Amino acid sequence: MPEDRLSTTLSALADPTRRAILARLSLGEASVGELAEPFDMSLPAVSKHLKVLERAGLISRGREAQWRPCRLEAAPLRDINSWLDSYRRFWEEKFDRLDLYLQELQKGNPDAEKN
Amino acid sequence: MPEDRLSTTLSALADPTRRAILARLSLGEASVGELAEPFDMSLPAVSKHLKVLERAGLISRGREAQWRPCRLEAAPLRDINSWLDSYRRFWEEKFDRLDLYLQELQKGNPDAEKN
DNA sequence: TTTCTAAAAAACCTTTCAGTTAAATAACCT
DNA sequence: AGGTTATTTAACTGAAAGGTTTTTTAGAAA
Repeated sequence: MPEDRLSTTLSALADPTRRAILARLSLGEASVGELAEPFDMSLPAVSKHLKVLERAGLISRGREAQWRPCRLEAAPLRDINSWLDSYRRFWEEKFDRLDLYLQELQKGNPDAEKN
Repeated sequence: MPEDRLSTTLSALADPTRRAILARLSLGEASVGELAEPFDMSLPAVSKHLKVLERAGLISRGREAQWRPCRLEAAPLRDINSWLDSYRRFWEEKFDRLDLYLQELQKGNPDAEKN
């Protein structure tokens, strides 16, 4: 049971429907019906997705007559970004000389000494 | 069935055990046994976690005698980072004047005009 | 060959997840 | 009040997730 914030956020995002909903909300508030419209899916299904996003803090909801407008809340995304920071160096090709050397050795590259 | 890369990656990361494994691997290669050691969990369970990480492209495995050393592969993390880019502006408080204005209006702030 | 160690695969179990349809709420509009 | 619209809740289903124990596989070392 992933009760930690990061797990909750990541698993909320690990669904294409929910990410599409967030993308839509990045353009501005929308009601449940508006959000559901693009999907070939029942309305209760979308409502559940919204509940998951809300529990993850990724959206918040207002009340306006019979509509419950949703809006994007980006704070959890920032947290993911922070978590990613620890790994940024691994994809930014900013490996230092030793790392490169070890990499070449592992490939069995006979020119490894050149580095 | 989340067959898209991003969903696969995010759901692989949505588990604290798997994130801990990645954190360990960010320090260098490790065997399955070494990776399993910190967890109060059977070895096959860890082996399954590794398979999930491997399917997501987050680790790769070599063969060295009877050990199968794992190493971190950061490319999928970079992809998540790219995806996050679309939302960066939402948490970076770099809202432009119009956004601020709309925000204030929504709060019913009577000083909204000042912006 | 036997034996030990590292890891994976198989079979199973329980819980969670994503969807469904049908019923309940809630607020608006006559 | 009665009806329409927007959304949620309830009850159910099938599939996937995450764990277990037991059995195989593969290589090292006797």
